Formats: sequence, structure tokens, C-alpha cells
Amino acid sequence: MIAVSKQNAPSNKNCPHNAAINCTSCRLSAICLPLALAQEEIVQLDEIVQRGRPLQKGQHLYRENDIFTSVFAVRSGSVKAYSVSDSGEEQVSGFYLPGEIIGMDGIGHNRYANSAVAMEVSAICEIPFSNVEDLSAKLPNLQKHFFKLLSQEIVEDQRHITMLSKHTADERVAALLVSISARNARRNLSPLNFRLPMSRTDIGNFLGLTIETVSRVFSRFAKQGLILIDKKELEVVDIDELKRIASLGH
Amino acid sequence: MIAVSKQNAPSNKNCPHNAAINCTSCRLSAICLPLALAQEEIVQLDEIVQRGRPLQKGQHLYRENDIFTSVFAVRSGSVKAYSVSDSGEEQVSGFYLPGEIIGMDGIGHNRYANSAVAMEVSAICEIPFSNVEDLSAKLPNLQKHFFKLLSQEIVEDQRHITMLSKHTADERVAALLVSISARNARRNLSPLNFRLPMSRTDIGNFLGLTIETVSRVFSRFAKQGLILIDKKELEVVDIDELKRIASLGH
DNA sequence: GCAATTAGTTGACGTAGATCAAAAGACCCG
DNA sequence: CGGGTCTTTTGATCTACGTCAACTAATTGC
Repeated sequence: MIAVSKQNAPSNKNCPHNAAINCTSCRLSAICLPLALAQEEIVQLDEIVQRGRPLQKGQHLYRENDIFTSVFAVRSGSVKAYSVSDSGEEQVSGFYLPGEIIGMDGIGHNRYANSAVAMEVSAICEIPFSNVEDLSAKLPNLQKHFFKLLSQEIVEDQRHITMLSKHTADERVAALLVSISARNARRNLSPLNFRLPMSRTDIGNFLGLTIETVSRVFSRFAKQGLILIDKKELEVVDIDELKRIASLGH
Repeated sequence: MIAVSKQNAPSNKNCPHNAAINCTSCRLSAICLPLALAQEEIVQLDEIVQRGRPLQKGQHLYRENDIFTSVFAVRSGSVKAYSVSDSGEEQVSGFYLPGEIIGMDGIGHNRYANSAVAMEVSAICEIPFSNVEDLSAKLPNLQKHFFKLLSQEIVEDQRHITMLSKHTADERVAALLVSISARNARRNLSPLNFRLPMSRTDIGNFLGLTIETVSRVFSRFAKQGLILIDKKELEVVDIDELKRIASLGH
């Protein structure tokens, strides 16, 4: 299921990492663009969006404390955001899938608060934020859209806080699987069959659990017939039960 | 939501809850307004800010799921934001002190994601967000300021996520005390002598701990000579040691 | 193609903090 | 002022998850 692109330059409309594309024709625009934006407005936005060559697994979009310049839209692949504490420990703050926007944590202090690294070969759109600010003054819908994006990330983070402070290991893992499933559905991918792009270590780190606990929960879910898991390939067998577990208060 | 209306109570410049005040003269403006805003721009902002009569302890600014209309600046007192999960449990998502802005979680889905309640008698400025959007299109500094505010809240929440997922009870409590101390300093209040506006239950809930654990940590800190605590009155004796504890990775 | 490294699984055991329990202050309010 | 309620403290016990350890299976590199 991994469509790892072997080619590195020639333009090819069928390649998911293809750079020769624009917002108007991008099938993810429904996710990352404001629905309210008129065709002509999209063209204006399109002009400021920069599309680079695909990032390889392990390559960074930016690093914690770099000067903030842009936010990024994931076009294909997946990205992990993380920060490193004084004591040198890594904290994974989020996973970003196609259509999602990363880097907005940098706006507040003009420096990125996290590092962002590709978890697999990924195509990324770079959106210089000063251009967004300028254009937002002219396009009320665009301004509104970015306010919404930022606010939604706050709500997301707060949900995650609740997850960490009130939910058991089972509930956290179930919630992550349900979240990825729902996000895949939104992108018209299978919500029941997908590849987890992140390692067990990253999952544990994100969920505030050790790798051993994550592994045990997966094994238990598999034994209970909720999922089939082979390394990173996942089949969700009983999504309703996963949802039920995810929404339990403990 | 409470009806926060412009009122014409007798002007009394000395009362901390006084409503007859404007942004220009408000001694908190350095905290809640963009420094870059010109005098004349502040006047324009001032016109959309509504100042209501003080809220009593326990009164709500808004409730989870109410239609989003405004963000609010705390002028005096203190406010707690919290949400209630499916299972009926409360999750405290933040404490807001004078100069801080609350309610931005509502922008994303046009409904507040949290409830906000006064923890003591508090004066609040209501800022209708549609006016902010309109004015932001004209005042680039204002737009920038709100982008920053939203982004900073994201960074705050992510710090809190790290706190919950990587830090011990001692470290969490120390970090909260250091945070309140720093925020008091910023408002030119004593950073070493203050009253905790929230209950032990709220502290525990916010930090992902039980009330018993919070109580024990306070007792331990007191025994170690780091703080003096009498009910809600707190004296910080050794701020450096608290900072050290707060920044430990465990 | 075969050692070397890394990622994941599983088991045995330890511990930070939850839970349960009881009591002592505060703080109402009639 | 005195009885009821709520908050906080402190102690005794329990448990979910972390830690440590041993092993297997992928992946990488030469």
C-alpha cells in the first residue's frame, strides 16, 4: 500500500507526490482550503503556495527554534511534529496527514516551537505566512479560514490534554486509531485498512505511554478481535467497539 | 451567556473591577493589546470592546456548545475554562488571569469548546469576534496580534501536554506555581506572595492528578521549605528550587 | 548474503499515584 | 451559635503502567 515514488524530478500528473499541480486541481483542497473561497480567490492563494520536491523519510521541514516563515500543507505522505525538552527527551506533539496544516505554532513567537520531520516520502506545500497575512487583509474568507485553523488546533490539543489526563492506555490507543481512521475517511481512503506511518515509539510518545504498553494494547486488541495488525499494516475489524472504548471516561 | 452590556455605573478609577475605563487607560493593555498598535488604532479597538458589570464567583461567561460570538479579556479576578466529557467528568483546560484572553477555542466551529466560569468576583471585557475580523482587515497589526494570540495558546497547550505526559506530580505542581508566579510578575503583582484563586480539586483536575496527590505535594513542598501555604494563601520561599523541579525531565 | 543494528513483542517485577477511609477545619445558614 | 455541608489533609492499601530483561524479526550496511 505504500506508493513510494521512485522518480525524483519529471512531472507526472498521476504521481501522488507530484509537484506540478495547483490548489484548484488538488483533490485535497476541500480539506485544507476554506470552502467559502471563490474560484478567483483560490487562484490568488495558489500564487503564493510553493511546491517543492518530495521530502524523503527523516528529512525535516523545519526545526524547533528556526525562524518562522511559513506554514505547510501535507499533500502526500505524513509528518511528525515534536519538541525536545531541556532534559533531552522528545515529545511528539502531533501527526499530520495529507490535507492538514503544520507549523502554526511558530506564529506566536516568530520561531517554530516544534521540529517537523517526514515519516515517509512526502510532498509538502509551503505557504509563506507573511503572504497569508497580506492576502488575508484582502480576502476576508482567507482570514477567517486561518483563524479557524488555529482555533481548531487549540481544540485538538485540548482534547489531547483530556486524553492524557483522564484516559487509560486502552482508551488512548483506541482514540488514536479512530482518529486516523476518520482522517483517512475524510480523504476518501479506506477507514478500515491502512498503514500506520509512525513507529510504536512515536505512538507511545504521543500518547504518553511506553512502547511496551503500546505493544501490549495492540496485542490485546488483536486478541479481542478488534483489529488485525501486522507490523504497521492495520485492519480495523470492529470500529464501533474501538469508538466505544475511545470515548469511555475511566 | 451572561448579558455583558455597557453600563453607566459611577466612574471610580480606583476600583479594580471598575467598568468605566478604556483600553488606552487600562494598565493591562500592555498584556492584552498588541504593542505595535498605534494610539489611534487602540481607539478603534476600544469602540468594539464591551465592559460589563463584574461577574460573581461561579457565574459563567459562556458555556460549552454555546454559539461563539466573542472572546473575552479578563480585567480583574480570574476565570476557569473547563469542558465536560461524555462520561460526565470535568476537565479543566486552563486558568485565566488579568490581561489574558479566553474563548478563542470557539472560533473553529462557531461554538465554544469549553465553559468559562469566574473563580472569584471578576471584571471582564467582551470583544465581539466578528468586529475583530472586520477591524483586522483594516488594521494589519490587529490581525497579526490575534494570529499570535491563537498560536501562543497552541504552544501553551502543547507545553501542558508535555507536562501531563512526561512529568511527575511534584514537577507539575511546581510548574503551575512558577507559571502563576511569572504571570503575576508580568502584571506587577508580587511573584512570591499571592492567593491561589482555584480549589485543590481544580488544580488536580488541570494537572491530571487527584486532589489527594495535590494536597500531599503542597504539604511536602511546605515541609521542604519551598513554600508557605495556608489554605489558598501562598508564599513562595524558594522560587529557584521550584523552577528547577518544574524543569526536570523525569 | 551475513553480521550488525534497530524495531517490536512478551514476561516478571516495582512504583507513583489512584483509591478508599477517616477525621479536622472552614463556611455556610437558619 | 450550632448543626450541616464542603474542602482539605493525612494515612493505608491497591493497581495500571513503567522498568528491566530476554528474545524475535526486520532492516541496514558492507
